[in-house]
Amino acid sequence: MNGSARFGLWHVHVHWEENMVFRINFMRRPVPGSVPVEISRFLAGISENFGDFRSIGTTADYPFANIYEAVERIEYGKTETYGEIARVTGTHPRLVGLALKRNPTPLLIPCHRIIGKNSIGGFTPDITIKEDLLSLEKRRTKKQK
DNA sequence: CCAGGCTTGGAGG
DNA sequence: CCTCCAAGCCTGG
Repeated sequence: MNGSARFGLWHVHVHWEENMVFRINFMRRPVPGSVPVEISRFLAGISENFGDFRSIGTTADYPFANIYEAVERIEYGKTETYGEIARVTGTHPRLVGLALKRNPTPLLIPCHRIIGKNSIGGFTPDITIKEDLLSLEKRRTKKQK
């Protein structure tokens, strides 16, 4: 299945089958079709998780699966550094950056929660998406308590 | 094969 | 405060 949902100036393209999500991309234009309600609710700041949906990125043989698993464990509204992810996965911060750039499913694998020690770090295709996702989570987390 | 990537910590000025 | 650099390792060219 394919579809897209609006997120600010961007359109989140989702490609999935059953409960397995193969690809999530941020594009400037929409495509026909919608996305799973779990994803649109997350983008709207209504929910904090994706129910039974799984990312292809954390299947055993996928490149960087161990890094993606570590990233997946970061809680909603929290952040971690590239260095810390490198430490727990026994690799190098720079390799973490490489893995995140190749993240097949942003959101499900919350690479936006990884920031640099001295800067926000990067985000492909546009850093403003990362900023918007982080402020969305911060806003909702604050509202919770 | 080889350069370069969403980094980091340390050395040196 | 600043710049410079090595370490780490996977992948596209």
